[in-house]
Amino acid sequence: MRPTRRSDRADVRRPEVGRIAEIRSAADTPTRDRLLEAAMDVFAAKGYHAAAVDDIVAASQTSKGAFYHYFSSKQAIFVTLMDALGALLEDGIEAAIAEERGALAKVEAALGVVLETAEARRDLARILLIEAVGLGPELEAKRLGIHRRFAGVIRRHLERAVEEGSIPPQDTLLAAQAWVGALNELITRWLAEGRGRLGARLPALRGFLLRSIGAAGRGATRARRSRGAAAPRVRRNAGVRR
Amino acid sequence: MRPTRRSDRADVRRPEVGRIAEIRSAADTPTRDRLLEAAMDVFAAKGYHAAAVDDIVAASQTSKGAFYHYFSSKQAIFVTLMDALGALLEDGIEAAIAEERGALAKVEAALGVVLETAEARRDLARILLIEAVGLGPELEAKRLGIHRRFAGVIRRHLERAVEEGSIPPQDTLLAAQAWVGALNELITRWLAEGRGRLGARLPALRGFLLRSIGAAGRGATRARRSRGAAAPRVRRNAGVRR
Amino acid sequence: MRPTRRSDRADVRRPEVGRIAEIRSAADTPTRDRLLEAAMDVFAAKGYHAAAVDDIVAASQTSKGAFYHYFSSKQAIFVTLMDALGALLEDGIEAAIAEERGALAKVEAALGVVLETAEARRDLARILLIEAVGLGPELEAKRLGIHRRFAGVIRRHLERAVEEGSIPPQDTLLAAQAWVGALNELITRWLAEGRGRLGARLPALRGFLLRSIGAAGRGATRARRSRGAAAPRVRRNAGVRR
Amino acid sequence: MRPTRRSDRADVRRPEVGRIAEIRSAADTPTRDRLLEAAMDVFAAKGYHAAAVDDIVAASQTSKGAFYHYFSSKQAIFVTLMDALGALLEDGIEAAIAEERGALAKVEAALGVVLETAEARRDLARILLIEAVGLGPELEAKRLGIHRRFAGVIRRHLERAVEEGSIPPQDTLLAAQAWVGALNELITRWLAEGRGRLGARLPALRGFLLRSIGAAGRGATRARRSRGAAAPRVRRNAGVRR
DNA sequence: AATGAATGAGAGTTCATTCAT
DNA sequence: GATGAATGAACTCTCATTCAT
Repeated sequence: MRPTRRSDRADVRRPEVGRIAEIRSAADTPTRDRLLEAAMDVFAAKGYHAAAVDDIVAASQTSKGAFYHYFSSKQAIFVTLMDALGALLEDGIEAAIAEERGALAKVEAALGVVLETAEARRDLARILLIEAVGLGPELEAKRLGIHRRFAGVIRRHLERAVEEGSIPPQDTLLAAQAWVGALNELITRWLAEGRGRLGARLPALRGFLLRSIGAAGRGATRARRSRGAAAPRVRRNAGVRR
Repeated sequence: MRPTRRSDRADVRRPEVGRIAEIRSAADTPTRDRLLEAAMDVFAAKGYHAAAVDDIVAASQTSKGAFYHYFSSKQAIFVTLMDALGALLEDGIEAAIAEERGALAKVEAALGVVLETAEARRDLARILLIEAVGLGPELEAKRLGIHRRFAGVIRRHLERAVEEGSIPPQDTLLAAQAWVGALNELITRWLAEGRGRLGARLPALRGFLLRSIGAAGRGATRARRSRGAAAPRVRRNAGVRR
Repeated sequence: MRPTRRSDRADVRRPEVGRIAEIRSAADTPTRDRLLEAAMDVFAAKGYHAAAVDDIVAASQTSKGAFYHYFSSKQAIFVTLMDALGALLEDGIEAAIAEERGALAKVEAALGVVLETAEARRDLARILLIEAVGLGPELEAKRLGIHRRFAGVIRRHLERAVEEGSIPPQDTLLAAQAWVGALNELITRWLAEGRGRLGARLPALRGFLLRSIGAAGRGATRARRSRGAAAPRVRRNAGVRR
Repeated sequence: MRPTRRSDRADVRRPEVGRIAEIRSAADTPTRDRLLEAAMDVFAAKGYHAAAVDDIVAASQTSKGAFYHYFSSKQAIFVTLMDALGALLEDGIEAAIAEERGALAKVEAALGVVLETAEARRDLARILLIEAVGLGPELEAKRLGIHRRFAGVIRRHLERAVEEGSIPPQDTLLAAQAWVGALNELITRWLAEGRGRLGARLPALRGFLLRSIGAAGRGATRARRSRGAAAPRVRRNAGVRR
């Protein structure tokens, strides 16, 4: 009944925020990009409900009309943002994983990327881990989908590790979910407490998690990871245009 | 900011919802209790923001006036509810822990109670794990406090386990937080997926968590726990009046 | 899901605007009455769409909250108003009819009351005949219902007139509808042209309509009607204001 | 008020919609024609206010820019449409009248054309009789102008009928207005009720109206009219599409 | 002639909260 | 203690209109 809007393409151009956006011509759809950036800032700063569409419009220097031209609703821009941020994280993980050989090393690398990304992009972490929670069935489903995808990556490599004989046979689904939960909790607390380096907890966490899957002491990737820490995969507060 | 009312005892711990309430004369402050029950139902069903004070008033068969007589704001009743539900959970944990001797056994017992409680009281789980997230600094602090208290209990007994020599020395703070996160994730997914028995995952989870602290294979409390499962500590959907 | 509102009782207290309201304690629901009065003024002055809820609120010296406390929507207050005005008109007609004996005289009396009422209450006429048109299926149905009821009264008495032998057998349904349409057209034009006395056209109209049903020259009620004109049944701009 | 554009020829009478459009090269101003057609459909389907310019643009497969190139505003296209549809009706009436000799026969022919046209073109009827009502002074004036023109035609021939001696002297202005109103009411109800043949009521209506002007039983044109019914002057749903 | 991105005033509605009774 | 009418700020969303291309 209402004319279709050309936005809300949940699939399309997934990472409008993040790396790929850095590469693509930044002038592609500048208004839409500005809105997404502003939305990220505002949602991270005030939370979903306290963020008014007017706030986003003001922060983006565009207009209400532009907002609703590109996004059919406040929820729609939030979903788009979740997708973009989730994709940004996943891309980082995939890249880190690709650099490693062994299944365990891959899984450790993923772990490191998550902490690095959270530390470099508090806004991303806050939006995905805190502000996206409890927003109703639709957004909850989206959020769980992201968790599920991330846990899926971990699980896949845990399965390989079992095949490789690096770790004993086990319930890798549960292990992957538990890892995700552990990361979630650590990052959430770090966000709330607002001090200290999140990366500082990586070694202890790595030990804990490797132990949990029966791989204690076998972590052969330590050297590599510390390199990673020195040259983080996601620049601080980078990745969204600029 | 707003004139304080005698009803906003944020500290409470008065578990007006839960066990003790079952014991105390149910007619004590029936209006207040009705409001809290209704609030629990409504918040669990619709979430914090979608739940209108009018909804709670309607569900409680009381009045707006009564609501604001007992609670200074919507947020206040939510905090009271969080406190009550957190206390209910903690009470269950303390009781379970008291029944066990060894530090490790205590920690396992706590674990079991959490899953049992979540299963028996979806509303409680939903409110504490989902609906209480992302409601702003004040409520976030409250939520983290509950997490912290729970993690504190676990940590305390992990420390004892180290002293006892049951597990090697380690970063017990991180372990406790990671445990909390793992539980959170498992329960949250179970809530969303809505099917299956949560308790069914307990054995695998126990193995996973014990391994994570270097206690693999030492779990001597298996027999006990199964008893616990047969006589759950929290009755399904019990504890909040009705 | 939403608590029922005690207003929007389409049936109840039908003529809150008009005669009965004059009789009932005026302090009954003063806010609601003020809103209805204001709505009548504003709708008559600006039309349905151009009338903002804010206008009604401002004119009524109440508040948006009060508005939505008593009426679930802008459309709802308009419907209530249509009902009230329709009832006011009907009451006038019934009263006039009751005073006459012969079927034809009754029908003529009804005719007179309509013109009198329109002249005394331009706002009523404007709302029922102009502003209520083209507002969508729901309101259109309501509007037609009022027309139908009015035509029904006329038809009933035309049937009696046929039985009495005052007029020849004929399609009284069509005649009644045509009369309603003729009145509608005359009043609508008078509203638009804004000058002249509507009542001045009554004699010609009466002749025309009586002729149309084959009753030419038999109008025995002329004397009476002129009395009616001298003591109008509806006071100018009375009945809702007070 | 707003800079005049060359497309707002409010006078028009250019029946871009309707017969003449069928004759003129259909490719003359195809965009404008498409817009008018779409506007007719959309206004008839949703009503003036619910019809968004975007709807018209979408239905016409053109663009917002094209819309405002040809019409200065939403109201302007509606006025153009009213003019076109009014002209279409008038043309039909004039043609029918031209075929008759006697004044009364002419007037009866006009009557028949109106019912035929309404039946063949519900959209036209809906727009002129329902959706055009209550749209503010400007459009109200336009609407009354159309009514007045139509009533004028009837009146003129009633006057002739008086001169001819076919009917007694009378207030032909009032009679003409009443006729218009009666037709309006009948068609409006038929539109709302959506069933039955409008033409079926023509005989009764003709009798009623002839009686009303004192011409009962004199209708000499019955034979002719039935011809007309067999070969309707306006093809069903024709005249605007193509 | 034609496009559609952009504008922004303004709409209806919600709802936490107050307060006279 | 309890009621519910009343308040009004704030919200999301719509849509006629403009204008650079």
